[in-house]
Amino acid sequence: MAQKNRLKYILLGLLKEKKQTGYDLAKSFDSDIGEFWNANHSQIYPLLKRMEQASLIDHELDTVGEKLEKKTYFLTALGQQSFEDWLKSPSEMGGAHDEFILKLYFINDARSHLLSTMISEQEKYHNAKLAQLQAQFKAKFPTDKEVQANFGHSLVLRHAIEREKGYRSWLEEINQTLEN
Amino acid sequence: MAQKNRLKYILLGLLKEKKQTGYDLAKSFDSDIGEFWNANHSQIYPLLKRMEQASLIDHELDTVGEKLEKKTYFLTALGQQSFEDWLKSPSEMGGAHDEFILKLYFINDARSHLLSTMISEQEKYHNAKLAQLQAQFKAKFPTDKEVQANFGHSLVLRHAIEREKGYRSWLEEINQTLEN
DNA sequence: GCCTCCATGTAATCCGTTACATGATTAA
DNA sequence: TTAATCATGTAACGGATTACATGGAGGC
Repeated sequence: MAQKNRLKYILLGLLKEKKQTGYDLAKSFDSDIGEFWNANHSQIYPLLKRMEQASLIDHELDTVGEKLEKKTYFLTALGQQSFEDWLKSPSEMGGAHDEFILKLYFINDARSHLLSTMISEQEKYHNAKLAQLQAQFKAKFPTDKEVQANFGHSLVLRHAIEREKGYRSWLEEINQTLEN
Repeated sequence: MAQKNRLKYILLGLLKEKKQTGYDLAKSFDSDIGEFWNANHSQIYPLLKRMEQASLIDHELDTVGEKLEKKTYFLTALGQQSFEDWLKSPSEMGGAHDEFILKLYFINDARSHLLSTMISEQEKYHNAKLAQLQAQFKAKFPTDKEVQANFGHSLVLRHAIEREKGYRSWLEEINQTLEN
């Protein structure tokens, strides 16, 4: 039914790194993770409540100054498990948001045994995608005549091809880093 | 008012190129434009109805075989105008879906006077973005020690940097094509 | 005293996906 | 005849944005 609820896993991942408030979580989308995902506090607060009801997280109440209360959330064992399971599951490809990159963000140990599987999964996908796009370009724009007739369309296809090339070389770079 | 309703403009753009049915429109997301946007028929049919009510499009009824009726949609003058206005408006940056690329897809004349403005708008944005990301990388990962401590995070940032570099060189490539 | 930031929430609305539902046409 | 494709819709639900709403803390 509908979407994947990746935000849930992002929040779990962020809370796994350190316990924090909904306000803190909302802020991380302004920097860091904001490069790949977005979420507002109006989406985060209700979700935290639902996650707590599902026993994925729990909170403690801290008081700032005289009256101001804040809820500092942290993972439960179930939340921890749920997050690990998500990391291990195959990533959805090509969606608007890149799930692989999202997972990568949370793998902070270069020696994680998850990496090689995830990366070869991605290489396979992006190599196939690149080949498919290049074939498509050749089929649709065999000569400059076709390019001139559908200029924008050709640029957009070329952009997709460059995107895949960039993705591939980035993956290769990671492999090289890992081999050392 | 939630999102931007870019799908409306995509449909207008596709219908401007040639009049077609909702079924045809839905199919274009499987190839071509599917690289950058997605939409199902269950989203398209109701939207076409709303667009017709708003006098952006109109349809004629064609009959296939004995009984099967299909609605072939086409732009009205208002729809044409609405589409042109969207093309001319500044593109939203950085969202999950790239609005500039979307617009480009519909600019099939390499001599369009819209191109230079749009491209320099993009260059400005992506240059600034790249500089910002590089500064961020230097601040967060000054030495290999920090990279090792937050490996995934560093890769994700590097990916964003590579993405911007790729974007920039693609834009430069377009400029060179245009100068000839 | 005032402004910015911290902190938490709800409501309305729209966007997008999946599933349900139906029936005609065409080619193997 | 039967499977794939053409063709059009609705319903349910979840995800995401914008706006509304409130109030404390801390610095100048």
